[in-house]
Amino acid sequence: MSTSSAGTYHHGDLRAALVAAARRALESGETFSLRAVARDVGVSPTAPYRHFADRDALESAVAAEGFRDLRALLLSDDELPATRAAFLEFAVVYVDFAVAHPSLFRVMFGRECDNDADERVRAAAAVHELLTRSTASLFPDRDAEMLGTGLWSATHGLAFLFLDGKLRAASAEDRARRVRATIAALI
Amino acid sequence: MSTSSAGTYHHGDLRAALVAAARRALESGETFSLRAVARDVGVSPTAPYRHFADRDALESAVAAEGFRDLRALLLSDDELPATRAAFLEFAVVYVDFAVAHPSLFRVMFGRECDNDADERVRAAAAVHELLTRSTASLFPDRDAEMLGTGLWSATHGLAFLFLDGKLRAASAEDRARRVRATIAALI
DNA sequence: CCGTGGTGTTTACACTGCTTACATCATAAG
DNA sequence: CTTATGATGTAAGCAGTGTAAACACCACGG
Repeated sequence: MSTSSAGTYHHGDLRAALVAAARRALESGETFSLRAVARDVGVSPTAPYRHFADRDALESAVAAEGFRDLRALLLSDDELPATRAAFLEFAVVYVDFAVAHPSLFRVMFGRECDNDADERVRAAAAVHELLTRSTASLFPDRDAEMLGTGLWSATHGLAFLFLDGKLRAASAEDRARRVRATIAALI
Repeated sequence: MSTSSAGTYHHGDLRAALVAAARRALESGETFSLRAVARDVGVSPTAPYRHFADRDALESAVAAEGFRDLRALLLSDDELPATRAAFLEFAVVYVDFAVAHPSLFRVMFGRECDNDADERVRAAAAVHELLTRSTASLFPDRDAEMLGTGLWSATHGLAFLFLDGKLRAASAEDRARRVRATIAALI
């Protein structure tokens, strides 16, 4: 095989394959089952337990990947947003991610966070830190911290409200416009 | 029996009992199972299907009850918030509800919304309408709509961030203070 | 008094997460 | 080259779940 990871014994890189399959299932369907994922990868139903203690552990791994992807997306343009306009785009990217990957986003944020899932916690903290740092550098006023968490909360809330259909938009561009306007109204 | 509802045939009011049991399970545990709920009420495992097409249908009923409770809480003090300070308390109540009933809140907002669950959709819309109306009456400026959705989003996002442990508070009063400060920073 | 239809039961099936015991096989020591 | 070893995947099975039929009950209207 030509898997990038150091080829392990039997499968190549089962762990990564399982995460990928779980994520694929999540993105296209609704729920994902350990057995279906194993079947999808072509492996016995209990093989995943060599790599994940739990079904939740696999889910946490998927969530962690989601956090890393989101962070990469937020950082894709350039460095931290230096202007308020750039911060608006930040929010747009955040909401777009949620709408583009609804089930993944729900797994990332909509579940109880098990504090022992280290990988996940660290990946989530990385996103958290990114947002906090960018708002802090943008608004170095007295109540910068509160404004920062407020804008982050607003962005996060916007994502959920669009996901749940409480807010609606005709198109992606329309949605982006509304996100910008909403965040701008708060600044 | 002395159930308030018009006593139906065998059980009194199974539907309400099921919703109550499901909610009880949700509030104290994590997941709830149809069978466990049925067992809890003292009825056969398939009896719920006379009242709910699906497991999701029961969950939607629980969510709807949650929305009604949240709305009642928001309206408990008096009418709509007439001042900005009152609106801050609105946000505090919202976040408190989320933290006090984490699993219920997640069921209300953290799941895909099936648009055919009429009861749930209507109950959610009632809360939505309450928030929109209150912000609209408080901030009748040009971009009132955007400010309204922004504050609602921020409140909603705050609730989730506290739920997920991304934001932490030492006590309920500390949390309330931070919620007030955060929302105030946006106005 | 008896049918009828709403209500709950029985039985059964396919599926899930998970445990325990077992088979395989790449690697490293002899 | 052989062989012990430990990581990796398998086989078999248990308890619990959601769901679908077919069936039993029983308050109510005729």
